[in-house]
Amino acid sequence: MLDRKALRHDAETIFAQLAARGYTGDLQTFVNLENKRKNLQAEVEQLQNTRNVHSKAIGQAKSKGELADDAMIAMKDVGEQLKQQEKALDIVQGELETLYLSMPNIPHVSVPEGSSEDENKVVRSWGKPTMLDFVPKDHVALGEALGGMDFDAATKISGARFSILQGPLAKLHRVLAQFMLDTHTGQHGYTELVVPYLVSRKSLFGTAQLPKMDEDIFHISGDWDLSLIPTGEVPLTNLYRDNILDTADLPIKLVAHTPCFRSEAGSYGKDTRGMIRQHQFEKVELVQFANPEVSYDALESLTHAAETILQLLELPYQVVSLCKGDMGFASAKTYDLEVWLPGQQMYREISSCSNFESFQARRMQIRHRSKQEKPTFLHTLNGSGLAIGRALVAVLENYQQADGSVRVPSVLQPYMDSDVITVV
RNA sequence: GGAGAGAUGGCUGAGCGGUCGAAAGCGGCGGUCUUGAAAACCGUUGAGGGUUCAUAGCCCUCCCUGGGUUCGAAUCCCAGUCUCUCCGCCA
Repeated sequence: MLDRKALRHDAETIFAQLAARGYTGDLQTFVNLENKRKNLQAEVEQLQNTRNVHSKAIGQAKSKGELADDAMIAMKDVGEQLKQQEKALDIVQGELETLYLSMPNIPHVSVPEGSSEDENKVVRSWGKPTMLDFVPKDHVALGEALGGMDFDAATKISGARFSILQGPLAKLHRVLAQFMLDTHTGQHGYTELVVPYLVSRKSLFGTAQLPKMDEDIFHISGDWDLSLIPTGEVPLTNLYRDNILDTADLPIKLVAHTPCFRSEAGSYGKDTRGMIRQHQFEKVELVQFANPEVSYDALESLTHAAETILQLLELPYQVVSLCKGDMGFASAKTYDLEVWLPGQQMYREISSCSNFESFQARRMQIRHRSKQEKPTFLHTLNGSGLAIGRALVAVLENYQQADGSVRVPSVLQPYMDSDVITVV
């Protein structure tokens, strides 16, 4: 949610900034609604003031034992008027609220112009695309040949877009998560949490998954107002909802390994093969609560933390700054990390790191304060560090050998107790 | 599933329908004392909104949420949400 005061003061500029990222809302509609609100609110507050003043006078008269019948009769009328005007104000406030909730975040000045992913900018790359002296297989072919990846059985159990891992591949999956958690807690100063995977609608509103992404979320049925988390960001960021944190305690850095559930409603026919896009996947999520003054430094450090994992795994990748038109609704700036996949001969997203500035904090009422200063909204950030299923895909495809076996990245060897994965 | 208790400021916790935005304590901040610190003492300290150049005034709202009663509600009534305790069931 944007800052209402700022919007009112300079609606024209902000609407232009939003238009640059594809927002189509109408400035005049907003201005008209705000004027209506302003007038109604002034009337209501005037009536409330009248009521307060007279009620107080009645109270004082009564305590002296005087009669105040005339005043009481006159106030009855004020009460009726007030009720009507309050109702009218409520309606306008509701319309405004809906409008505010539908407005995306303002892109940071450093975000590239552009309307689609074609205009995203590569800001740096690490490593060279893996060159193999044989025709590389993709992870599906590798997995099935190795005998530890089964899509048909998963379809039998649950349907499309699920998978089953077995044996060494299941272990590799587990080990990747553990390696990531160990690195972020041990080297990057993140605190590890285990969090709920079912969350309330209020939490989904807080991080702005709702109302926009409703159809992408699995809401559980029955007498429960709960949904499966589409990302660990939701429980982690909502942890401090309605809190006022001490500025001295910032930044607060959290990490959690969670499953994620997405209906992928808008992506029929996209990435239907393999583990790239599933209804259920796991992710190690990084979240930071940052002082607004340094939140862009925090974005760099969070992105670097995620990159570290790829570097330690020796996986080639590039960092992409998403253009205005391709960023998520709540983000002010986003870097995607894209890992090289020899099986697809292209870079694919494996992490997305964003600074939401105060957009989420305002929805969740997360503030910070130092000493006697007024509480102000802090900045929230998050990023995947990394998506585990996709990391597994990247390891398989980049470490494959001509005979179909897969070498184990050296940092994972202590976890795996072996240096190669071969046919079972 | 059965029975009961509760929800008040950063926290703990009082609060006869009318100077209650709310006692007290803790914490925070400022000060006195001290070589320094602690202790003690004194003072100060809720949030949001409207109007405004203003973090100046003035005004409004907020005691879980939503309704209701009333001239007037933290206080009374109704509905809901959440939390806690005990019993049962259970990973």
